[in-house]
Amino acid sequence: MLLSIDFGSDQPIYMQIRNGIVAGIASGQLQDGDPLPSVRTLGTDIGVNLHTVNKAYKLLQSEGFIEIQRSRGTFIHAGDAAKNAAGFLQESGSLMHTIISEAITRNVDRAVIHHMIDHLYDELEGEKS
Amino acid sequence: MLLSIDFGSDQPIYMQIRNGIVAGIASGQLQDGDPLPSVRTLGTDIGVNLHTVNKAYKLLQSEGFIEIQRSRGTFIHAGDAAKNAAGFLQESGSLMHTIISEAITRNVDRAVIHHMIDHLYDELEGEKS
DNA sequence: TATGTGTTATATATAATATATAACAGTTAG
DNA sequence: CTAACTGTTATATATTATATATAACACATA
Repeated sequence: MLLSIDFGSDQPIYMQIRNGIVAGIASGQLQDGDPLPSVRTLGTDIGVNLHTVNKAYKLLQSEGFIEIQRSRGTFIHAGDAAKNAAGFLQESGSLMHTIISEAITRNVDRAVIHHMIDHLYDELEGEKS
Repeated sequence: MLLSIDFGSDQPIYMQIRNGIVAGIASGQLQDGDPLPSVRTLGTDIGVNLHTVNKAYKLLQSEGFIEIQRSRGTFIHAGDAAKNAAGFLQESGSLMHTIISEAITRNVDRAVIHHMIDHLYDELEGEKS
């Protein structure tokens, strides 16, 4: 299963859905043109209301990852995602600042973080055919 | 000023306070034994309720960054922070997974992320005397 | 025509966040 | 000893975010 929801997580369900689909695109499991389950189908599958799925889809659409076609369905359309790289770098830079601050206070060497980054890139990109 | 609050941020105020103090510790601006403002003083300074400051202090205490002495005050005590490095790496690894997923979909090369990491380490550690 | 899309509307419930006010108990400086 | 300052506790209120529930709508398609 592509998506697994942790109902006890501090992270909202619609965000877990969003992140799972982005990870699917990054790893190549989801490619341009691929259809996503309908909001009702996915909602039933993972035990969540259709509006929660819809919220995730709307977010993904606004971020340039998918295309929603009313009455037809929802499809991966990540070709334009790269155009928003600037905005992503700004947001992730702010997140990273918080993470690195804490890393320093916990005596975590930068090499550990670099290794983590490489491992994640390899793990995700490695799944591409 | 060490702390500046963005009231329009999606990030909770008590988290902004927490992150600001962790960044202060990382950069060396706050060192072991240094007193923090009282919950009332800091609250008044940044235009926030004392309970919001107290929530941030309680969180920082639970994370091993500060020591709260009832009736006496609150002080930096980050010596034990390194003991929680394992928990930090697990949490940050999950966050990083989300970030790197999006980076790949936006065609952001890993070198850009590595550079960002180094820049943050240099910026924060560079302020230490 | 029937089914399946996303969409909109309305209502409800819960939890997180933040403020407000007051009082308490212990410390400390005068 | 007193006054001022700590963090703490209690209570109440307000707002927002999250999530669900139910129903209906408009459009596409087999």
